Amino acid sequence: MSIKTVSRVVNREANVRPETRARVERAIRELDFEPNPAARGLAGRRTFSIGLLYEIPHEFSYIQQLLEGVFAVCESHGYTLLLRPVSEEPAAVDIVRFIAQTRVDGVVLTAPIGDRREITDALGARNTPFVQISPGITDARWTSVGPDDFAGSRALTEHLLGLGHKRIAFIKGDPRHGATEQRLSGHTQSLRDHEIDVDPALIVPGRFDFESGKSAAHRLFALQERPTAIIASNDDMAAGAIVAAREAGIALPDGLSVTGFDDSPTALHTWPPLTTVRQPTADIASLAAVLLLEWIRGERQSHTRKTFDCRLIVRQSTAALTTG
Amino acid sequence: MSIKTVSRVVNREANVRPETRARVERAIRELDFEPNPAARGLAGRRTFSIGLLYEIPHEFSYIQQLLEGVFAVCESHGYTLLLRPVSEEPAAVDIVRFIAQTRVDGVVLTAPIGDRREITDALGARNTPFVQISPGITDARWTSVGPDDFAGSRALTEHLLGLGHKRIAFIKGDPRHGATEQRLSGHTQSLRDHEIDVDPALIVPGRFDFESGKSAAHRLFALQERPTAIIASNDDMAAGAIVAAREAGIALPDGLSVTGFDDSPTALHTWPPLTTVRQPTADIASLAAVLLLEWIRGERQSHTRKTFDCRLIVRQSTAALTTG
DNA sequence: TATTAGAATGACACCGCTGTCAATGCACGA
DNA sequence: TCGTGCATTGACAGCGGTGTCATTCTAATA
Repeated sequence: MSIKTVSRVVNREANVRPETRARVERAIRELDFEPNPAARGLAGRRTFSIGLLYEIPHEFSYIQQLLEGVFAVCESHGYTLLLRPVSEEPAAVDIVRFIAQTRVDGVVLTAPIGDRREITDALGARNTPFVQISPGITDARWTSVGPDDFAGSRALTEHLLGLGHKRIAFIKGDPRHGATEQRLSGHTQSLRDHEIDVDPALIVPGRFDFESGKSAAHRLFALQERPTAIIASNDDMAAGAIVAAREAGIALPDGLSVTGFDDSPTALHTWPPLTTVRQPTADIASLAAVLLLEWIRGERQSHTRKTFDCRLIVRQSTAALTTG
Repeated sequence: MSIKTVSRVVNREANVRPETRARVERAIRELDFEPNPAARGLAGRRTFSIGLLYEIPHEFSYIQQLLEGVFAVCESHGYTLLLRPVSEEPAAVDIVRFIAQTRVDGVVLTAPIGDRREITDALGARNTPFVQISPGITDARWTSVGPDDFAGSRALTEHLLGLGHKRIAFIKGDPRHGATEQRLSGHTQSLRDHEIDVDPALIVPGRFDFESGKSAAHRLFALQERPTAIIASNDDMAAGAIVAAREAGIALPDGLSVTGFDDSPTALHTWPPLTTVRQPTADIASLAAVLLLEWIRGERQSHTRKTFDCRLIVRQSTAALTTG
């Protein structure tokens, strides 16, 4: 029995007699044999590892879910996952260096890293397989996976309109994220569909974090004519808005409806719990990993953009407009 | 110039003439040379990588902070970090298999994994370097790093006692975590120091998650004689207790003081924001990584237990007992 | 100046696997 | 029975570094 045959069995190659394969597999089990990844990486030209890049700071629960999704796929395919927290706005060379150092076979770029043209171009030039998670613009040259932010956002606005709200404020997310633009346009589109003017004063910037949500809400409360509902582009900002409302002495949900986005754990930790939109983050991440592995193995030739539906989750932070 | 000399420079070995070293370093820079970790791992017998194991589910902001600390050290020492989420209560063989598969040079065991005797024994038997983060019992055979949970908990109790509270409830954490026991005994010790009887009815179980905090609080509210303050063993449970209080129509902080533990982001997201205890998680993780690397490199012969001080953070979730 | 210890460098085998290609085995048709 | 062609297996050369030990250089000592 040559070592090469063992190699064939381990790599599930064709042309091994079933009986031989079984014999090898038994031996592997009996001897607790684990192929040495370093040797495999050195001899072959792949490392059976992929990287997951994310910016720090970031809403952890979101990364956590991405991680779960990607990790599950890696595990079932025998790949190793290298997590890589990068500073905000990493330079393309930092990403490239990471890949050069670790020799990962490919990378998953989370938002907003995957939105950076220099980065995708640099990876494209190196011919490094990658997939983008939730990028803003879809580039046919690359593969990306994300939620349908536009539709999700529409669902929120429709929900509030259905409750009788007309003055609906919108707290935008980090402008570097593609989702930010998508979520905003879903909202404005719904307003227009209902022939409600889009009041620019009701659209305020945020950065996806609690603090920015809080201060944005305070800014909205200071308006001459206060909104009766606030859509925050994510749950953390919604939590901030709720705290701001409390500080301003505004009762929820009667005096003000607030919604989040993402259905993170935060959505259940606020009082009242948040009406929000759930995106299937782990599924998105799993698909991203699957597509990446397919690309790495050459099982896929064309790039695609996959979009997942979101689901409106109605909780107690939104209520019918009380006319009075 | 032989390749061996380059190897010496890369590995910072002694006995290389400064001038030669400089010449090699310049060439490395000019050629963007990155040593192939697979080759290094194959030839030498180390992989320059360590693993960080954590149970899932877990408060991710905590893991995130650990990650930051460990990652920073890895980066500056040229090590690669492999994150490994494991299912709850992983078997020792799972851990061993992870190490066998990845060939990491050592692992950081977060609580409660490092508390499991079979696991530490298995690693000890394999001679795999590891450090425990926040283990319950200190075993002189191993290295561990953690906060001073006992003192931190005392600080909380003293704070509440200082505010005039006498009936202080305590929501315990996950019994599998060593910290759980430490935090409880800090509390009871303080009570005893002030000659206050420890009422067993006021000590209720929890599991460190929001839901368990919420239901534990409800259980406390159902008591004949309600507590005037609740110490939750972590912030998530405190957030749960706050929501429970709201559901029960209890005003905070006048009707009830609540404290958390950890000073996680959650502590600022509740209303009112949480009085809590901050543990220097990233510092703990950094030290753990440093000790692990020292152990791996053979620069350290003896094991130690390092403890970090915690800091009481007083916010608005606690207030003086209103007699009336 | 000759000697010599120690510093600096290089030669070479080998880490454990994969890619390539040659060798062998086997079933089937002539 | 003998080819023939494909299925199966093995031999062998690296992959890119490190460990070991031999060799060369350098400078201090006798």
